[in-house]
Amino acid sequence: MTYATDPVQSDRSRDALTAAHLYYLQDLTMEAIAQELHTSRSSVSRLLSHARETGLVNIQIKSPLDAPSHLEQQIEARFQVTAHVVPVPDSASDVDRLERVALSVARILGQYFDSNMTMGIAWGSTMNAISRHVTPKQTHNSQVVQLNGAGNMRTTGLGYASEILGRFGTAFGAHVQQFPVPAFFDDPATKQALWRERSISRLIDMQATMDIALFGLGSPFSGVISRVYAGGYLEQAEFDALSTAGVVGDVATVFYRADGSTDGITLNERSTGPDFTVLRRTPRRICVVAGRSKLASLRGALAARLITDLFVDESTARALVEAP
Amino acid sequence: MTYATDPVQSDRSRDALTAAHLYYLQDLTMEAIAQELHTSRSSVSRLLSHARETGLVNIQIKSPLDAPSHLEQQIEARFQVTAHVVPVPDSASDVDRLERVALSVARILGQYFDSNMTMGIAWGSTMNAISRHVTPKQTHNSQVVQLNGAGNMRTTGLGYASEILGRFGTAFGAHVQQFPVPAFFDDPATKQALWRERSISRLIDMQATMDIALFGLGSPFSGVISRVYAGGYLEQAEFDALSTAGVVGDVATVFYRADGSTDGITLNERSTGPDFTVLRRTPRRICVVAGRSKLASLRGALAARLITDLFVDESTARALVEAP
DNA sequence: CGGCTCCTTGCACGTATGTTCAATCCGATT
DNA sequence: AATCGGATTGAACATACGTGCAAGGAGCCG
Repeated sequence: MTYATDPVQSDRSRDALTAAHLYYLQDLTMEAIAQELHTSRSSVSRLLSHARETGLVNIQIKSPLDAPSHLEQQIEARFQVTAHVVPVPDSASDVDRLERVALSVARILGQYFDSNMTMGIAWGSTMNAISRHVTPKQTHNSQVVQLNGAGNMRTTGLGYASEILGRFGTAFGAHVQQFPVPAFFDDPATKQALWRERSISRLIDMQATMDIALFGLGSPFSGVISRVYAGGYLEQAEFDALSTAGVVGDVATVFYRADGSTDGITLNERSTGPDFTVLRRTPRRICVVAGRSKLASLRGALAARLITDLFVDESTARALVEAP
Repeated sequence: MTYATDPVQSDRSRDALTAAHLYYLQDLTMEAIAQELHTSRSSVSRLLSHARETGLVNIQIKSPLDAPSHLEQQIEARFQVTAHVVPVPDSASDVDRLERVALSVARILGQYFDSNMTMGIAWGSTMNAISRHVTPKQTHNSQVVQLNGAGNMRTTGLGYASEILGRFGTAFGAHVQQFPVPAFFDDPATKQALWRERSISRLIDMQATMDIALFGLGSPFSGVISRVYAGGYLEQAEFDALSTAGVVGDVATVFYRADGSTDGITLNERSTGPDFTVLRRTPRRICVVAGRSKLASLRGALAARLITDLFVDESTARALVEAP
């Protein structure tokens, strides 16, 4: 092996690969694998972890297509979205709920994203949780593009959002396209102007032609406050305006009402997220929701037809299919 | 759940599915899953086994495409086939070797076979070993068709071959097409006649249009005697004739020489396996080889261009790429 | 209704696996 | 050459897991 392909991790990865072969395809015990590889059992355990973490081993669960759960069928019938209900015990806390849904999504994501694709991603606590667990999958010529700005009066937002972006990017070996603008402009005219800049319009174009959008939901007026409202992005006056306008939630800092409408919500004109008419052209729009506090927001997003694929925890799913 | 889809195993499979979710997608411990499912940890362990065995959980190893092993690259370069080298320690016995290669193939097979496809399969010790381990995968409207007859002077062969066929069939939920003829006719004319029968020609047509062929190799003149030669299929005189004709192996009881040629091997006119010119039209032709005793036979099969995908144990692979 | 078998369950045990820790190796820096 | 920090290793320990077994059910005859 004097001319290995990747001098750095080639050895380790090659061992991990054979170990995975022996373990998952031939049912050998780690002890036995250790002997074949002339190393200790602990090292084999570590090799296998490594293999799983780097996406060398791919474990997927396949609903034998005939059997989406009862809940999933109901959701699909009523809202025309593909539903994935994540089993979570009713007793779980909201943080648990988020963590577990995020973990599931992170593991499945690779089945949707592939080479030559562009994925738009939002930011926020949901996206953050997912990003911390994405299972890597090597792709070529693919892009990860930020959907909305993350700056505010305190920071440029480049740290937080780009950390999330970056994790997706490295997991998929994709180019990362950051969106270096605030979440909301002070003056709509600035947005208009900037949108005409070639550097920015390039990004807007990518968003318009992306293959997948991945986002959580904001829910301004319910128990757990989304990052957008806690992080100093909005002033009290703006917040109140949303309230009087009847807003129930947002996707990438673009707001909507319970019936999915957005007309007359002036804040949207200053927001940097993609307009819903644009977003709706994206073939696959994956929405991740955890916790019943986001129920109203979810109903709105469904009404707005923003979602094609929904990941949701079990009890929220149950609540969703109960009377309006 | 009053109107479950499959009343029989619906409950068990549904539990197995959630258990798999919780275990593989959320990294819960079996103990924790047991609590959520209100059962004992042992039952969860069994549920998960069930999930794996029934193909509900799909574990696959992905060469990060850039890194096929050195050996695999060499084989691909020299013989224009996709190679899968199965790691097996050099110290392993030939039965071990076969068993381990077969296990690997059985686990991977589902990645090649899908709905609306037809797979032709041979019989013999290799195929038998594979059949005993195939991981199920549900498909629709797919067919498994026997490539060559299995009858001989002692039995109709329906038992042994159909057992193998059956295992593939049930694993994939495919229709099984048996081939109720002897391995070799006594008189070539009988074969010609029978081939014109509609019941048989229907089968021949299916073979001609199959999407995948799966077969092992026979090697008449080397250490381990293949089933064809041990099972009473050939008389001593026929065996000698093969020897003088320079035969080194067979695929589905059709024989070839070291250079891949078949002309003038009269036994082939009485054989029931598919003619190589027909076989070569099959888009994917998967050959499984274990043990260096099949090396000559493998070289011949490669020369005859019978193989598009090769599964082979490591040490045989090494021997293959060494001088002619 | 009883007795029969076959299947499923939870317990208990032994084995397999994950993880911590101290020792060691390696490469970089001085 | 010497020293340092970080990464890797195997031993030991603590868990987690698979499986034989006896007990309990569910169906099926007699």
